[in-house]
Amino acid sequence: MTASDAGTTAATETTAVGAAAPTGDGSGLYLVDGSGFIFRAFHALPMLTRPDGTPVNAVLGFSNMLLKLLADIKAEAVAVVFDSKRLNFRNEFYPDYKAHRPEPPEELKPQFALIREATEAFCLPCLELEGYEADDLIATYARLAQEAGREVTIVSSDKDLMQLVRPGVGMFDPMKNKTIGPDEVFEKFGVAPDKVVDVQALAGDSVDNVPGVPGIGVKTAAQLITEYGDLESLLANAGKIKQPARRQKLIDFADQARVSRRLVLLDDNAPPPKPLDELRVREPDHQKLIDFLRAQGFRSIVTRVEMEMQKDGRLADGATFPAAAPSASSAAAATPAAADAAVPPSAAAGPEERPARRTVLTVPEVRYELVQDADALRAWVDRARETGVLAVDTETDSLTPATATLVGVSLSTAPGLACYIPLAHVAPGTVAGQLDFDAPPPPVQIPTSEAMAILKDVLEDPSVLKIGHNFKFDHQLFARNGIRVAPVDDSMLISYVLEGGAHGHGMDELAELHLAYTPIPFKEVCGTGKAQITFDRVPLDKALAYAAEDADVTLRLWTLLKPRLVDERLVTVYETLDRPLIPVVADMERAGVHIDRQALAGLSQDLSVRLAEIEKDVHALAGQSFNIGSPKQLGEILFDGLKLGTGKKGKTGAYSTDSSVLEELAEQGHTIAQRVLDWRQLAKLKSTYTDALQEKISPVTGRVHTAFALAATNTGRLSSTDPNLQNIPVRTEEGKKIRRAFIASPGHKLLSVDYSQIELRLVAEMANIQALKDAFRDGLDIHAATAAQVFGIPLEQMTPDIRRKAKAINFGIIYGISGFGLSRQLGIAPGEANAFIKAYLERFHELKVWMESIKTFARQHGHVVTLFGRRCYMPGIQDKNAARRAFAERQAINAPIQGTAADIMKRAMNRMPAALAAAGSSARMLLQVHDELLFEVPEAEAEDTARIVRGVMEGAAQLGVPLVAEAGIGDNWEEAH
DNA sequence: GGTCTCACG
DNA sequence: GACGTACGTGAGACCT
Repeated sequence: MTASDAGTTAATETTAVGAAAPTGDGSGLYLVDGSGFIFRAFHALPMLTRPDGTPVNAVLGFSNMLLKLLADIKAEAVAVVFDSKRLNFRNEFYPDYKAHRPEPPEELKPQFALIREATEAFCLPCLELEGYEADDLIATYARLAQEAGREVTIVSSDKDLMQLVRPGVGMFDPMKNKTIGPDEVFEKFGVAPDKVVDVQALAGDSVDNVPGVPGIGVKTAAQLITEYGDLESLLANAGKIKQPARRQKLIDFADQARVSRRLVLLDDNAPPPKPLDELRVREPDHQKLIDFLRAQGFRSIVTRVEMEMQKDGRLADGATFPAAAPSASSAAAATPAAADAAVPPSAAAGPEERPARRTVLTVPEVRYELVQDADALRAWVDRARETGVLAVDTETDSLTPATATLVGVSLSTAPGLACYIPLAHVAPGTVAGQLDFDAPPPPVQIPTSEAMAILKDVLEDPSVLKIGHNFKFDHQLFARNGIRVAPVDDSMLISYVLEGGAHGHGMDELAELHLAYTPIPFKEVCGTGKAQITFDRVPLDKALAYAAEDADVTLRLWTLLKPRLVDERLVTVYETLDRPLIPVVADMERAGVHIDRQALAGLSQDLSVRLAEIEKDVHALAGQSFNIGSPKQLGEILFDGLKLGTGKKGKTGAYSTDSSVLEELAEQGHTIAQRVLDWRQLAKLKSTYTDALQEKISPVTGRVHTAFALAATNTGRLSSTDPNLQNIPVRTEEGKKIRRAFIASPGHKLLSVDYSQIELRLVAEMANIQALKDAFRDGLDIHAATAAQVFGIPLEQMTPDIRRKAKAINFGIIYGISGFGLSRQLGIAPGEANAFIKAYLERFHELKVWMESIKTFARQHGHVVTLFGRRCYMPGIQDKNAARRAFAERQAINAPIQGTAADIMKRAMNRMPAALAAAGSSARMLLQVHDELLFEVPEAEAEDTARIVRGVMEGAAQLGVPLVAEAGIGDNWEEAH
């Protein structure tokens, strides 16, 4: 099992298993969009030249793709379609069509002819026709083939071809390795394929210079077409559109929309340059193909083709993984072919396939070795010493590293060169936890202890940099085996520092993004759901392919991303904030926290009884039995059945029943609403906390081990999962009982230290608000002080209600204030809230300036920056939709504040272990809750440790406002907090 | 798998 | 002039 994604939000799986499985009946026709492919391959692959200097990266991508396609679809027909050089019929009625297209890059130009040569070398027909684009020919042949009863697959990712998708005509994107069917088209355009041209006619396309209707994008277009059926009906009914601006645009630009539709509509009546019947499979002329490939310097492909020829004389599947047979660890033989070593493996991968076939054909440039004896492992260690870098990945039987069993380790010392060392594999098919004396013996493996002894030297060698993806996971596993890995680099954290907020940072997602490569999905190796197996049951050949690839990809990502830290001035953020956190947080997770199981079980029991009572009451009040936990049923009972007001419906048409709605009803005297609120609170506590937490107690350590995600949030905060220990109840009396179940080990105390008002202090600091800074320096009650200043009331006359209002505004500032939000929070009229904000901004005029400057910066750069230089990307800041843009603007205000607080906390955490050690404290840091740290400390050391921790936290940043940290000590978390 | 609701900072 | 709203998270239950 891998943990590569564990630190981030789950990466979307782009590859559906079994996608694009060819029909294989021999009648299918594959129409390859040659022109489209050239551009995409050119931009996706690194530059590569022939010995004579001719650029060939797109040619290699194209050749790989064809090879893959031919191997996969066997005896079916493939034709490659190209644009003609000249203008086409569209320019006759719209001269500007594609007028803005820049000239192709110089490195691409010579590759056009080479790609036609490549097609011929593969003995595949080239289709092109003057006056027509490739897309028109594809449309034409798709129609002809379909009329002849043949299935058609269009190999392209061009959205302009999506209009052709229909029963019998599919698309396949060879670079993303993804089929495009009606669902994918709908995802892209918001309508079925047959309505795509209508949407495009409205939305236009700046790349092709299709004008469309100004102000209408794909989203709006899809909505309009869905409502009115098609373009003509929409234009005929344009007068009925509610939004005045939109109505006028549709009337003014009706003809432009019609022209746009003609531009995007493909002509499926082109005169076919070759008869359909000629598009059959032809036996490739291997010698011709080899000559061509050799002339380009594609040594590794040539080898593959030759191997296939020796085998059975034609391109076929069934090849075996080259490294699956343990090779002696001769480094020379393992060096990838120089000519195309820079190409990511299978950048031109074809359709999804069985694991056994993801082999020579898709991963041509790699040498993966299975290491089963100590000498072979030592050779890898030696190689790491030579290179000074070593990518490392561990495989385990669970995602909880504090308790998981180490199943194997993979290493990589150079791109394409990796190994897998199985350690705890059993014979495939072995049933877990069952004694079976007839079971086959486990495979040959180095004993874990011996392997660890060999690895320890290099993993702790200060001159060898260890690289991982989400290395915190691996760090824990090695720590449990007595190895403190250092120094380490983490490709996930580097990506997070470079592009946090722009996308996820799981390995698969980054491989797609940066390497145009789809790693073997975990589920392809271990299955999914009930049939899922643990990694120790995976056969070694599959384990090798998967695990070695992870180390390989990690190293490739690191090679690509690490230099950017310097280029983009982000080294300090990475080196001082995120990288040092790896061992610190790994140790926290490994420590875990002690939980009183009996206390939780007692609470669960108690809650069960009370929930049953409340449920009876609610059913009686409703006059019928129903599921209180179903918002849908509850809404219908309250508003349709009991008619307690009209109820407000959300966008899904369901009644809203959230606490604000129920509280309002309760205030009107409806007992049932209050009872439902009570039920909700208790049900939440029971299911999320008292029940779930008990199950998270590890049988191995007797403690609960959360996972802190280091690369998940948009602001630099950590998050906590499985279980989330950053949202343990604290506000209500019932909730506090749960917190009391978090206890110290015998002889120990829990110590909780939290920053006081850190975010508001940072607002004062960053916006340089003199009055606020003074108030903090004077140690005043900050909410009372702001109330006094904003409302002009002397502190002596302060009332709790006025202070409450000031507090709400202070919070609002941090959130990127809006009158609406504040009015809702305080239950006052929006006008009144706006007046408060106005008064606040007048009193603290520096704030307004600061907020404007942040928004301007965000608009210009697409990101904001914390005090310590961390970037937070906000993609929505340029959004055309005003609401989404406003949202992004509030994020832009909040992110530097929240993010700087997170940076400061990270600085404190990073300094903590050394500070504790220097003071002789044996306290262990257990949890971080954004502005709070929780420690477990021997009773006798508690007071001293509290002082040390406060000192580290308060000294974590030197600002114009003081940082204040407050400590509490107790037998349980509630007491300490 | 999406939506709603709610626990925390 | 319309839009949809306080920022950041994760988990469980329901429902399709």
